[in-house]
Amino acid sequence: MRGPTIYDVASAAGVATSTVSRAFSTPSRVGAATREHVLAVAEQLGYRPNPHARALLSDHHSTVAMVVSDITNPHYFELIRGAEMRAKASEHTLVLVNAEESARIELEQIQRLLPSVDGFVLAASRLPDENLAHLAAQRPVVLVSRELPGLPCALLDHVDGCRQIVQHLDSLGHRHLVYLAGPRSSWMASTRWSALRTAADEAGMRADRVGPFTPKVAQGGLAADAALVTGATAFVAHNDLLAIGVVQRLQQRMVRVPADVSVVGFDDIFAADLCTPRLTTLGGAHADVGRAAVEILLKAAVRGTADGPPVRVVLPTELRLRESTGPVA
Amino acid sequence: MRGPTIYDVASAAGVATSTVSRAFSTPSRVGAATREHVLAVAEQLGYRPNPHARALLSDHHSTVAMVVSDITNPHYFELIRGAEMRAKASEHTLVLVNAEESARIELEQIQRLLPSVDGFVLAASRLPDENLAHLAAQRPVVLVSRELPGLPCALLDHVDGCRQIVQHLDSLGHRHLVYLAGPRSSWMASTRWSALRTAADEAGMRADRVGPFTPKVAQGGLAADAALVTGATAFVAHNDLLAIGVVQRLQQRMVRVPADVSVVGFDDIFAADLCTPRLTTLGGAHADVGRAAVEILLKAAVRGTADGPPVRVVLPTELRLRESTGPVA
DNA sequence: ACAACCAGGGCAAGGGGTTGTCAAAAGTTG
DNA sequence: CAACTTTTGACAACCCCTTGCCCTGGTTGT
Repeated sequence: MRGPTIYDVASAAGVATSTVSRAFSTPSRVGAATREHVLAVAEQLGYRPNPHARALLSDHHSTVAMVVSDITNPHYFELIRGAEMRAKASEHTLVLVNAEESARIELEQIQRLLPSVDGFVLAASRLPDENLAHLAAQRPVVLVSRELPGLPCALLDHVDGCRQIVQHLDSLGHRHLVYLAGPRSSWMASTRWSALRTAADEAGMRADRVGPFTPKVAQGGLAADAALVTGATAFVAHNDLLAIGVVQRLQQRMVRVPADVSVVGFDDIFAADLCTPRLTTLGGAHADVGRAAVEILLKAAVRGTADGPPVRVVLPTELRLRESTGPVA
Repeated sequence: MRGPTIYDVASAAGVATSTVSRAFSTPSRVGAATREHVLAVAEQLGYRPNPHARALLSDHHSTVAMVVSDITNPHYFELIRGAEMRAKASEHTLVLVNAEESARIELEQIQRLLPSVDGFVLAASRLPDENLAHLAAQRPVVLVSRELPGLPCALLDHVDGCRQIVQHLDSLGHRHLVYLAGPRSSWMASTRWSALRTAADEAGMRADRVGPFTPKVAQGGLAADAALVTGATAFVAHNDLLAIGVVQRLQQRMVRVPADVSVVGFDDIFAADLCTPRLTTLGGAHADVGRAAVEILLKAAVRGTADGPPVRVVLPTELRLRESTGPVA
């Protein structure tokens, strides 16, 4: 399949190829009448400029890549959706990459795409700081659920969110929580932990941590057992998937939720509102995060790489109170 | 960002650019020693062939597009995941497109990508047959959850699946089912309906249909109410999302599930196993469907468009028995 | 009436690779 | 050692589009 080229249009319209090109990209450099004629001919021929040829010399691709740490996690759906829609709105293509929780794969894929995208949205990147900095020197990069001084990012306000969680638990009479941590290389995991600890300190509440765990349902059993031995009355799981697994294990062990133990998750995935008991979780507009990330990226790709401090979009979180948390016995 | 080119490699290695090119693409046309030397130099320079330049004349892009009717639907996660992994395994990039349940958007996006991908996987395409045929003439196309004579496709065996559903309901004593239909332009919706009807006929069971409905939770209320007036004892919803919405509405109307009414869904999404009551649903290896679809596409892209009849991969389905179905009162 | 301008449009050089053609170098055979 | 066949590698055209530069013909100013 080879569509009509600029040459076909040019000869059909009786002008030079440069005129056709300009009719599209630099309208001011071409007479109004000529321009219209060219456009009409192009339309009639079904001409579409070849993106590769264009990319070849402009290094502009109308494509952004989004790398997610694990596409299996339903939490990313919203993020992906928001990113996809924003990209489409600007007539950009969204390339989706799954890093499978592996820094190596993540880096490999990024290298592969380096010459053919305008920039990267890295969601919960597992890459070490140096790699990120090096990458950012070559292409615009926007971080999601991760921060690095000097790089723009979009994320939910987990510091405030963790405070909400702690306040909620505090008001229910809990004096001891345990954080069921996410992966070691997850920036989000350390952020949540330190925010929880700070908030707990302020409330005079004890905060322990167990883990790290891979944040999947299957790991919930392990996490639940580990958390139980701390004696905490409130379990804060790294995400909803883990929380759901934890609840299942607790039920299996005849520990009542929330009568004996309260459980809180993060992300407010679709299933959090459907499981039993319905899960109290820290939600936020993930789609907006995806949207914002792509937006920042597109802006960065247009103007020169650096002007002013990097953008930092922080969206609010809200604790969705449901049935998995309750007053301490 | 402009990486080293083939020229840099050539001069660094002291050979012609054509030699470098052939060292990569046509090893047999180059001396073993020369080849190794070139490769070493390239590696050392961090050279990566520019995909655009290559695509420009070979019309081969190492990219496949996957169009889904609605990215919001969790059912697609698995499909996307399978497709993404298969594409990656062949060092191809997966471009994700959301058609937002609109044939117009679907077509627009496809046009946009036409010159830059090797082919399309169309999941639950809402496009009319003519469009599909026309598209297939330009690029390899693989259908998912849809069939069209002449085009390859990958799908789950819903005919058998519907038979399983009917047999299951029959064995529970149900004599009257109603299908809560999906969108009018959905091939899957008509397929399921006709398969259900056939199976019901064979079992001497009455089968009604209501709808069409947009297969989302929010539409469940409407669907449930419509289904109730048919007097059927078994509701077969177009997908799990709709089924979940239906169950919620039934509970709200004090109709007990499954004591008063049995509900069956399709897809076996993650949440189906978590909601209350847990949903009986027709499952299948969706990831494998995605994998198969990309695999077919890749093969089709290599050899000439047409040789032999189009591949048709049908994967088995299995009814996941859970709590939303029970014996008729 | 003529110089100075300017808008509109054409020419041609890339941008990074691939590939058909061809000549030089190397190896074979008698 | 001449005549001939195989490798190897170099040249250059081409893929499609963008863009700097130049040329033309028409305006404007004095």
